Amino acid sequence: MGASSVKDVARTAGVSLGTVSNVLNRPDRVSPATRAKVEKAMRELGFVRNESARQLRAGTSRTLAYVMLDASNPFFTDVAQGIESAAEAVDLSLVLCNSGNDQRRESAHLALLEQRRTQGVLVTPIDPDSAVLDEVVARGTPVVIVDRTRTDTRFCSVAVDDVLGGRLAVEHLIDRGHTRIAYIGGPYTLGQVRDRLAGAREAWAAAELPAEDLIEITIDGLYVAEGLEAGQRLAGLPASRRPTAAFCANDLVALGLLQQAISSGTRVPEGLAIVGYDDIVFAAAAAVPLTSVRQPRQELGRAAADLVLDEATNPDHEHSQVQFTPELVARASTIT
Amino acid sequence: MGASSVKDVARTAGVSLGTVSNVLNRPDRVSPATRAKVEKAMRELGFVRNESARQLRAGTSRTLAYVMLDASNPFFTDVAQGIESAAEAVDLSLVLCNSGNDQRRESAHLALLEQRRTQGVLVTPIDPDSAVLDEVVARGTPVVIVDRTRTDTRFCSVAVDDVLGGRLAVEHLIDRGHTRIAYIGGPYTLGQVRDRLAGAREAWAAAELPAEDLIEITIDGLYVAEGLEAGQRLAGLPASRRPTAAFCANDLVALGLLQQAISSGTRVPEGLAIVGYDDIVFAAAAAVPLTSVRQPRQELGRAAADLVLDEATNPDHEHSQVQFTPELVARASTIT
DNA sequence: TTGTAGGCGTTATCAA
DNA sequence: TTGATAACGCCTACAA
Repeated sequence: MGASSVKDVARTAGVSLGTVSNVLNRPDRVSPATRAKVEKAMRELGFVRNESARQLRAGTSRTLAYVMLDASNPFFTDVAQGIESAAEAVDLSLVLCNSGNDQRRESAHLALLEQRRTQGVLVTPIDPDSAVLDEVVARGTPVVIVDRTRTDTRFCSVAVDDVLGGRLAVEHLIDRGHTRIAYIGGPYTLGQVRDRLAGAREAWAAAELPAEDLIEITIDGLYVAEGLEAGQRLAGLPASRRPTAAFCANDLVALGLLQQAISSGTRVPEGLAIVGYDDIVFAAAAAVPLTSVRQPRQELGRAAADLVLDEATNPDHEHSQVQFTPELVARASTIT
Repeated sequence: MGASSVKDVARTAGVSLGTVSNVLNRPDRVSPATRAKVEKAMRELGFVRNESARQLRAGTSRTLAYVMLDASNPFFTDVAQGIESAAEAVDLSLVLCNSGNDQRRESAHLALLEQRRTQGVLVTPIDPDSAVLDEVVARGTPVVIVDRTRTDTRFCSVAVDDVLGGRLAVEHLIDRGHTRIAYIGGPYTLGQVRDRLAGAREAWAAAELPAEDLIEITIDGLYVAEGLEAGQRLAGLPASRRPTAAFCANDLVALGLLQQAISSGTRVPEGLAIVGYDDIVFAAAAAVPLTSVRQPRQELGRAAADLVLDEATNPDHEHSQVQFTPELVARASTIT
């Protein structure tokens, strides 16, 4: 058991191998009686199609894969959901891989996906400009970059305008009357961290506010713990330099900051207004609901899936860089 | 390109097919010169091993899979991380599938994993007693049930003692002086929802408190939105019946409840104490840090991976039902 | 409608 | 050390 093949089924059913295959693939060409016999044999033997053999013959698989940067960030699981819905629509299955911000694991996953002849690979890479990605494509696996952009245009990518997002966040704070704010993000190897800051600066400059009043707090990663720690650094600033608002590079950081602020007795937003980024489900559910820059997460995933499918099936495919527009969702963390 | 085989490599390198295979699998048996030639040809052709063919020949794959119940619940991504670390240790790769609480998708994933001859499948099933699981095992794929238990012992499973967890939560509330509390959970088709309530009742009975003061609020699923809604129902109760504390079946629900309480002006824990379950990262990071029953998430995953590996490789494997012990983590949502 | 043969890419065995 | 060959399980022509 566990290892019976069409041949075995044919033998027990007393038919030829071709007939079994027909039952599997073109049931209409088989007489109901034989079909019943064959199906009975399959059940008895616990027959399971061997996908490797099918694929070997077909040359291609029926699965898509998404290599996530951080499976524990709800943002990425929402993106994955969008991908899944698109994949389901065309009857492909989706496999999730998690690189967990580890270059080695990312490479290992990509290598295996190539070897499996995965139809298409979506990836939020640690480094979107990494040569590894070029090699994968050069060897024939369609790759679409999700929530990141490359400096060149040799890939399809789907991203959100992070400069605009940064601008929206800071314009909102300026509108609320803030004239000294912090930008909390890092590491600066991340494109989004840079872009969101760039947007913040644009808004700041447009309002003719002095550059030194946009204070950069650099952290080591976009995690809750880093936000907590940043809050302590903020609290340590002399009152004259202490910002009245903070724009965090993502919601995890913002939630950490929020927690630190409240637990140290700072009222939000009166003592410190906070804007996050991503609008994950926990942002709205925070005890002081978080103002955040929303990215169309599911759409992001869907669009990426569509692109990779086009790349995989359309010979005239041309790379395109899709950019979505973020949107500010104002909540209690900035509005009294 | 994208489709060159060992044969092609052999041709371009001017060696035999067997030599190429040796370069791949037993490089020491090949002279450095030929090896270099072959490797050069591989690079030129963009050769990628065909995993399907390998697997067809080998009869078995080098991957484990985890079929998650809800990829957007951080609890399950943490479990997945535990599995991944165990898989990595034995050089297996892990693929994640998400059933998203959908029976059809769960079945589809399981079917595909069988067809791929996946070494072992871990699953948090929608219905642990479903016959589908028996069939998968009967056909030869090792299956371990994660964070659920079955009524029979024909499976390995890894779970946490939910009755104890429920008891711990409610004992804690009783210790804090509460004599009227709510249990918020549902649907009751979920074993954990039932077990945690059972534990709650045990504690309640042991303290000789009247059964009617343990109020059950039934919700449709363990999501943030349901917690919010439950909060409104709680607020709607006449003051004489309104509980002073709530034990929620998981943290998502607790976070929703917390948000509703605070936004409606109820102080936590003074007006309403809250205990959650799972101790996800957002529990500690909530603006009122949440008291929660911690499950050893990563260990859960690791143990499950170990069991499935044993089942896959050890002919003398015997099923075992591992049960972990939960632990109460007291935080500000219950402690003044 | 049913049966037969060839080949997908890889690996291991055996012979040179 | 290298080269030829068979086999893994499936599917699709093609022949009966």
